[in-house]
Amino acid sequence: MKFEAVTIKDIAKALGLSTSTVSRALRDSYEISPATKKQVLEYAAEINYRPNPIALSLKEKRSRSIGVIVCEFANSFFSQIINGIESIAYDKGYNVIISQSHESYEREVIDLNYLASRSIDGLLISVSAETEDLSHIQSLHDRGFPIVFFDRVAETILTHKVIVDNFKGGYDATIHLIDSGFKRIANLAGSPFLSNTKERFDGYLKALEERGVEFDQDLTSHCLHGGMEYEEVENALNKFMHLSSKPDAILATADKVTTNCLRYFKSKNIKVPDDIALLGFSNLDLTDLLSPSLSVVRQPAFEMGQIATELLLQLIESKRPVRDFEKRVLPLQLLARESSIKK
Amino acid sequence: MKFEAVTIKDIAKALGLSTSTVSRALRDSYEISPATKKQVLEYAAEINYRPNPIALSLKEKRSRSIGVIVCEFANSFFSQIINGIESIAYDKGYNVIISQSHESYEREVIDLNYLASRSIDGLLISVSAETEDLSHIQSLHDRGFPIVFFDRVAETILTHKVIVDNFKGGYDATIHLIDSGFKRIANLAGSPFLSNTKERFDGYLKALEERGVEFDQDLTSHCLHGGMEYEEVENALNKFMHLSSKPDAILATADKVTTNCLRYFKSKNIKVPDDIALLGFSNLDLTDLLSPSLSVVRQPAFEMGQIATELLLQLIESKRPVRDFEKRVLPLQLLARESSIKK
DNA sequence: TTGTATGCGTTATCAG
DNA sequence: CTGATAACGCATACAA
Repeated sequence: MKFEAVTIKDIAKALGLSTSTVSRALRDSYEISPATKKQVLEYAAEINYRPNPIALSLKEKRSRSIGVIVCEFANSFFSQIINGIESIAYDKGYNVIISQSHESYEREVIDLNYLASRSIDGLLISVSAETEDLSHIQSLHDRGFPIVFFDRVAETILTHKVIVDNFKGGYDATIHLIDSGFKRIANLAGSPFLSNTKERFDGYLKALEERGVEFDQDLTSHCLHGGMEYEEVENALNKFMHLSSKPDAILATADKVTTNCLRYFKSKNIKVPDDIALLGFSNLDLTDLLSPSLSVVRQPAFEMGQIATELLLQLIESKRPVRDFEKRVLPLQLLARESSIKK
Repeated sequence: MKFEAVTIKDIAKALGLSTSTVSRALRDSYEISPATKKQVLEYAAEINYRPNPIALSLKEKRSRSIGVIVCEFANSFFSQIINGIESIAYDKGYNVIISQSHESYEREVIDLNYLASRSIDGLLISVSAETEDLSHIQSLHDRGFPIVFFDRVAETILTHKVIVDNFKGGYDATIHLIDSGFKRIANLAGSPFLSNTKERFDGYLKALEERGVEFDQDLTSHCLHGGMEYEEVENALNKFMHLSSKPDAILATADKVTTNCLRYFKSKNIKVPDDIALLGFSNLDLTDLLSPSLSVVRQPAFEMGQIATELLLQLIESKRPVRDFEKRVLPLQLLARESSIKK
């Protein structure tokens, strides 16, 4: 009782034709007589014939599917991106295979090897928070494999990148807090390995400088795993809250950091925004519900997925040389709510 | 500058060997001399050879990957299940290909066809809320393809199923509400096509009966899309709230329904649990944050994914005949909080 | 208009 | 110990 698929050969045998005739009839080739075509198509439909894409891939050296690696698709930001990716890919007849790195470098390497070992035509990747060594991606790129980065990019690898304006995001958020009357703004950031983190931080610094607010090293902390682990956020916030001169606002520059901040405040019974203001990067649908007074920096995730996919398909279909790669920078959206207006 | 993979042939040519020798050396066959082995392995490592899984699949008629179809992986419940699936699958050397139906019957059929034709060795599926006609799955099953259902199962298709004890979940939740002093308990359910829904509802009925609480048809409503669309929930709740005799508690028997209930109450400024009690099915990590006083029915998602995968791999590797299929029923967990204790 | 032969990358089955 | 050949399912150049 094993599952046996029906092949062109079966059709050929049943109809007393050759496999090539059947193949051509199925592809509606002009060289086949209408009568034969009809016969073949009808029989194929009857026995529910489906071409074997594995055989096709082997022959055509392409699978019409693209691989995606993200840290975690339970994360709203990434699931929105994936929806964007799928919207374009399906439209163009490509399938999408998704892997999660769970922010683990090791897992990322495994995923990459599986995907890249030729079952996919190209790769969309947002590197894990842990990833420092990029040689696994670099070597693939060196061999001419189409890769597009999104959100978390590897600056040193020269291919298309789709990112948000992280600098401006950090800058705008900080300016907003300062102009709302906050003076001691702590910066709680994600993984130190990600360029995103650095750029957002630079925006923060620039804003402080521009408004003449003194920078305090004690008001800065990183979360190695991008805030995935609650303890990272807890430790950082504990540090802040025990300073002799506590912060009056927190800028959380990564999605997971933001929700874990809320969790911390809830558990410590610290009220946002009464006891402390919080402005966080987040793409969670539920931020309104979580804390209606939380100001939020939101990223154009769906659009990001779409653009990255378009670029990748261009690479795959070689409508462009790989060399003149692009860096698309999308704007972020600051949704200010009462939280960050000092009374 | 096209991406060209290195094959066994390349190695053979470079080393002046035959492809079969190289193949055997790579697989560490006993018939190959240590010297040749060493030579081949070293060269393979040097040029970073990776076997082409497409060719392997074609030859072996198996891909060592399994397909998964869920409605939405942004949904915590399903992402937890997928983590359970991956934990087992990776362990046993299988890869996992995930598709989302977005609760659309049409999308489910497309996904199914893609996966099945892409030579996955087996399928794990939780049917979409919209799915009524099961013939696409039935025909695959009829042809002997290994399928295991989880969570949302098709009763008529005779294969392994992994579910939770929905009846008991509905029953326990209702009993808890009644025993906490609530009298008019509305039941807001998910898709009417899912057996889950019916079972949870039956549990609700049974509890009412057992405690001698009268059943009121007006206190019952369904969400066709499983609560995915906010409007469905909104309409249902509007109906409830405009009854001459309003409910004093709501039992939300689907994840999305639960969060959309919270959204509704927030938007209408109705306080839980002061104005109305809410007890919901939910696997969201953030339920505590969303509403710390919300009692919750939680499903053992990770475990469910693991069990389903184990059963599927047994089917695939034919350690069991397909006929004596199992129905594994896992217990649900009721996390009661202050919400559902009437003052 | 249809059939035959070949190759995609790999391994298994024969021969040597 | 190693090499040649066939086969997996399909499409296509070439023959007929």
